[in-house]
Amino acid sequence: MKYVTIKDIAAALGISKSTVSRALNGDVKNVSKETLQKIVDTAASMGYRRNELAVNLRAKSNHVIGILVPEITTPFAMSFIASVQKIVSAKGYRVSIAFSNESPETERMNLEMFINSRVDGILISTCHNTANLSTYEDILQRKIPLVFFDRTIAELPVSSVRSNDYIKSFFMVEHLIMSGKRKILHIAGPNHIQNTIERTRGYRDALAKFRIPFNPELVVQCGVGVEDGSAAIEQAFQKGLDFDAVFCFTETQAFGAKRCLQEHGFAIPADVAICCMSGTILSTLVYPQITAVEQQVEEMGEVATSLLLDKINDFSAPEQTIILNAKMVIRNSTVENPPAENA
Amino acid sequence: MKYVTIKDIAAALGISKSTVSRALNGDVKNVSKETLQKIVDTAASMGYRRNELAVNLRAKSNHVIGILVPEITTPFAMSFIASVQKIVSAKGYRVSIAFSNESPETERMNLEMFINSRVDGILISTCHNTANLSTYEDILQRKIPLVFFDRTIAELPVSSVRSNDYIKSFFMVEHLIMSGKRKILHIAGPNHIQNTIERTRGYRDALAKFRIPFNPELVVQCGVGVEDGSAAIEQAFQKGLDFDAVFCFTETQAFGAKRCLQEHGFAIPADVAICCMSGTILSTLVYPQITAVEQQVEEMGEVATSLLLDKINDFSAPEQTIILNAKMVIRNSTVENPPAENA
DNA sequence: ATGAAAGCGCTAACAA
DNA sequence: TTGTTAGCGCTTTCAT
Repeated sequence: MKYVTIKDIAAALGISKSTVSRALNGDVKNVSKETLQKIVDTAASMGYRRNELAVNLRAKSNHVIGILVPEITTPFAMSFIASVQKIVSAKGYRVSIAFSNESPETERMNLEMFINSRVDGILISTCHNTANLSTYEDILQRKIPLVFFDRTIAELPVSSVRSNDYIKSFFMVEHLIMSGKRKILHIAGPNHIQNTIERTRGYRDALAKFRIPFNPELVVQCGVGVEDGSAAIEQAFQKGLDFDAVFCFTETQAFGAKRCLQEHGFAIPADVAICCMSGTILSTLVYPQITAVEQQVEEMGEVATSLLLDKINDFSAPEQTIILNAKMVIRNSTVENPPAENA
Repeated sequence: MKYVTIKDIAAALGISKSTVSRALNGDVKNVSKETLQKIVDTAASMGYRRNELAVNLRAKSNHVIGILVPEITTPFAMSFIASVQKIVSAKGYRVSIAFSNESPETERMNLEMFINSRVDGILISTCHNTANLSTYEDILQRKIPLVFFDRTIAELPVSSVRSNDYIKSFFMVEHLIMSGKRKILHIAGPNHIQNTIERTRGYRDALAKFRIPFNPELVVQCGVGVEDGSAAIEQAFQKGLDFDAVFCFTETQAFGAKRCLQEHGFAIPADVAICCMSGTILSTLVYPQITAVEQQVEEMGEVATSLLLDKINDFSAPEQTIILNAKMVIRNSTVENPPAENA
């Protein structure tokens, strides 16, 4: 027999299912010491394994947290997942991971899978600003706890946690300018990602602070992948644009940009500096050529998880928007107090 | 109401649950066209979502593949998971991810969680050679399909897929020697990991081929983490060991070794070269200072998954041990034919 | 302290 | 074509 059930144990001992169930759940008050011991022993010897499926069906809960991310290959996603996993596993939840692969349809499919499998809560970093609004609404109507992280949607009255894109972006560009760069190419994200706007605003305001005229030609909007970053640089060369630095929307774009620039024989950062947001501890360690703002991913994971667990415990918990802004690291220099927001 | 059930739909339409169930499963043969349409429509308008929990309890299957890895922060683990996820999600399975964190107890706990939640199959990269043998046996007795990958256990007659550690290791060390290094420090893995033995054998044989005497002092056995790698180097300095290259067991050790060496003012790879196995595409791209053998992670994921799916379809499918040996990449030079195994 | 019975939501014989 | 019934494995009143 593949799995033994409480029924089997009950039969073996000539007692009722209920008593077995109680004993196995450590109900000391309602089972005599001897029977309890007897049950626990035979359960062990028969190789009993509680069927979570049945428990969950009854409890109408899966003890699973769904995490939905646009991609899984960057250290950012990994660290976030690891951070969440660490916390919730201690509370008896498992995590189920899905990728949208930057496609709203895939995102929706996976969300529906989450709903169908009755996850207890969902953490999501969206791939599109508007495409799946109705699905989010659906989730909320079903009272499934939902928390957005990193790529959030401002219009939605839902708990979310993200970093201050504007100020970090501003600071990155300021950093480039202060290291002598003036012609900064900005590889921006697509319009359907909220963060794009804030980061581009940071870019513009930093230029303004140093009275560098804004040149729209130096802003290239494209996808967020490695190839997009590479193509953006290639395209800049085709157009004959002159630039001494590149400010990318994503890490992945930065990888592509770096690759393309190096193929063209540029030294980094001597000839062209590259910088990006979403730099994790790992990537700052790892890509010394690319200047990056360290995201406090672990903290983001902790905050998002705590928000979610709150909602799981009490769905009427207030919706909160938390913007992480505490600490930024550029290369090896730690900056505790980011520059003021007023340009 | 949070979720509507087939019972609700049946009641709303004044028909029986079974018909609703049939219709919702697209049983065209046994439901009239009109009722089917009617049912599908009201299901949609009522916001019906199939309760997988119930379906799974009945089907005694979760449609979940459990993946258990020692850690999740390296690109290796990530790419593997992503590769598996891509394949199985197309077949209607989800993946559930757990980490052993290099601890046998955690590994066992997570395996039991997998058993309890009735996963359809398990992919595991072990953290210890012998510690959990009884748990693996248990899983096999329960006829839960199990496939080992990367960190496999030779003694167990269970399907597994790994790369040829010996030959890759041999090749890496040969590569170091041919680039002029002679005093090669080997940061080995712990004895309880199978792969350690093969890799160290490759190290010794490569030395032998070039008639470089084997110096046991130059082999440091330690854990597989970043800090272990760093500590190993530190310790080598303390001992006053002289070395011009470091051959690490894991990528993570290599990161630590690199950090420590750089803190001591060494240029890499000019002063001291570092190389490691388990280098993924990403890490070779990313750590140009560290020479690495590219693992064909994606292929490993594909092979392991296919082995597992075979077992899921037919548990009596033959156990296979597959050793990936096709292609190795060092930096940017591709070597299609690794050197012969005879030293 | 223990047992009987109902039910979580769904599917699949078997009947009609 | 549709309905009735039983049951997946478990928990939990309600009796005893």
